[in-house]
Amino acid sequence: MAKKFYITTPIYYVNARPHIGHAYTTIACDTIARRQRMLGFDTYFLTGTDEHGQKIERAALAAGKTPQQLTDEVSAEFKALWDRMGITYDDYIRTTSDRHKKGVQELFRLLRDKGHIYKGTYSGQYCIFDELYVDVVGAGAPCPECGRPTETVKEENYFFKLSNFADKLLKHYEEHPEFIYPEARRNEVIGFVKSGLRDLSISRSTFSWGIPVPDDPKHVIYVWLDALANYITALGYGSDDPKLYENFWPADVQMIGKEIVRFHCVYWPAFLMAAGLPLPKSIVAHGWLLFEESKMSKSRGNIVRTETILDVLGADALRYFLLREVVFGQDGSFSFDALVQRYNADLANGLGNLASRTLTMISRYFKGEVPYPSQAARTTGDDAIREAAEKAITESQQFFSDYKFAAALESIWIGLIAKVDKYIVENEPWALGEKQDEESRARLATVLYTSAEALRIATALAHPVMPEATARIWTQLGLGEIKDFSLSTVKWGQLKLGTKLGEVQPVFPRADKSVIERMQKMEEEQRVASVEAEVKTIAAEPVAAVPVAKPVAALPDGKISIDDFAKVELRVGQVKVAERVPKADKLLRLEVDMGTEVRQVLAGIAESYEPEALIGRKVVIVVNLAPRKLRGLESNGMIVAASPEGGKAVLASFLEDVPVGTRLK
RNA sequence: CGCGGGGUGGAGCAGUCUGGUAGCUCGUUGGGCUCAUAACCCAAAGGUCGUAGGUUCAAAUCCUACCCCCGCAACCA
Repeated sequence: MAKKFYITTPIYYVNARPHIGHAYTTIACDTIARRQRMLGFDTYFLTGTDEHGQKIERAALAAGKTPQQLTDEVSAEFKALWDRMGITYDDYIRTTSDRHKKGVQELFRLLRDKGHIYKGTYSGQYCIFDELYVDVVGAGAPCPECGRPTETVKEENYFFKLSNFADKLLKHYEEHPEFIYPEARRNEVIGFVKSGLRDLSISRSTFSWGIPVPDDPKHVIYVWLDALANYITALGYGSDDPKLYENFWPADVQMIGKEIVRFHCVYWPAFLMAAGLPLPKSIVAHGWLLFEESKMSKSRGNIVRTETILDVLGADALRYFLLREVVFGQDGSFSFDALVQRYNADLANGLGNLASRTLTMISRYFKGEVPYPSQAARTTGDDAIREAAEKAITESQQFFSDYKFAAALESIWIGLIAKVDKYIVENEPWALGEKQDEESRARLATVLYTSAEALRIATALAHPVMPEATARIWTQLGLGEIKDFSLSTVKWGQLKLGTKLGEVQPVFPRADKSVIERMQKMEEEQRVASVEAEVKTIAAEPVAAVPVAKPVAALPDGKISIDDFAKVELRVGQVKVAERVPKADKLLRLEVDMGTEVRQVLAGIAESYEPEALIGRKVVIVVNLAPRKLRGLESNGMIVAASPEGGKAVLASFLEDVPVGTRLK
């Protein structure tokens, strides 16, 4: 029976459209999956989408759709992207599918029957964005995770006895150091568990977009319990046909981003332990992809779409770049400049050029048939290439196994490809080609065979990372379908005498500077085009979280009506008192005379203005903003200021004198 | 004492766990070659490994203190 291998991506939450961060995770998994297949493992690769929860329910409402419509659309976008990129997933699970719902309910029943679930009452603050109960006090208090205002809820819930599992989890981490990778994340998790675990609320009754709790349908199952279960429900856990589950569970690798480590390394194994099911063998967390040094986020508008890169340079270029450039596990940075530079240096000038020069010479000097190396004409230089190839095989395989993609690729490129380039220059096959004597012909045959064989090995080793381009080189080498090639038996000397080359064509055409500009322009256009979609997403968040300065926008082109504007009451006020708020870097407490009253307003401008400089100054205040507590003090209104990105805030003011209380319109 | 990441030639980074000639890519300068996608090869310049102490025969690496930068949160209504 073939050795089996099961790998999963996280299932992507459909509140965001797919971007390069999702692609990064998926590419890493696809590379691992392809490599395992090439090594002869019976491999199963799962991805999918996570579609339940209040956030989705609200986003759908705001967009005038049913939740199912919204999730159908976004899930299809993810799937289409993976298909376009040639991701070799074996299954695509959606948490709104019947097979998943059944499995989750089955798991819930099992946990309940085994006594790990009890009913309790929760009252306190809830963060919709994070779908989490949070430990803060007061209506609208900001969420400790994300800073968005929380909502006060009181509900009867089902609780999971997570507190019973702390010791078992710690024991598991201890006995299975490979359970969490990399080590920094493992330490983090151990620290978290050691600090104590509280029981986890695993149902909600305040909204309905979720999987009903068995026998108590007014509750829906907590999204994380729902989502995590996908890894087994996709295999048929809890269904009539659990064959895949029996074959593939436990997973060998569950790849995640570092932001969801806690869910996968604490809650998930605890659920499984409680259910008496085996735990995954390893949870592998990668870092974040930053865009030109700053975190990608919707509000910064710097999310990079994958499609642009696919259109211009192709999926393989992106795959290579991400795996070569980013140290796996750490945060990495993406930029179009770096992408193109890598592409040119390593792919066009490196692998592509090596293929081109080697194959061209074989075509020219040996009529397109691989010549056989002559033992008599062999030199230590030839042997050195063979040794380099053998070393590249062992090294890169080891690095790939350890998730050290960058090091693995480096060992192929620097350890082998660069050496072959050097070898070719040293041996001057073009000069040998001029001569017709037997010795020169034998030497030429040896040099070209050695180069072609090294190229073949580099190509095979790189195949999991760049499936498409390497397949083309393979064909040009006259070797047929690369996917039939077994990586576990790769070794020097498998290239056969007389192999007839395919047509030689550039695999990685050089990219010039205009390529960067083209990609940037495409992104810019996309940003403009997506304003509408973004507006909907913003509107879906709790209203209080939307700064009034940013219009809540309703009209399709992103503009608001005069009526919308009239809702905002702006008036001139005069600062009477200004002082720093203790222990706050940014916050000033102001008392502002509005003419009819004096209000307390808090403003985040302490880094821009000294309090003394503000006294007596006339400012613009948003009068009818809902009050909000900041740092324990109530803020009644908002001060209007220009806030350049990264710069200091500048208060709105008037050149002429204006009476206090005057309305702006 | 909020949490985390980082400070290594001009740029970007590896190396730090497991001390022992400071490495890679890009860039710069000079040279070579012409098979190849203006590519490839060679050589050179360029680093007190954030600072100060300590441990050691030996420190980028271990220990202590400090400085600086970047996220995130507290506080941007």
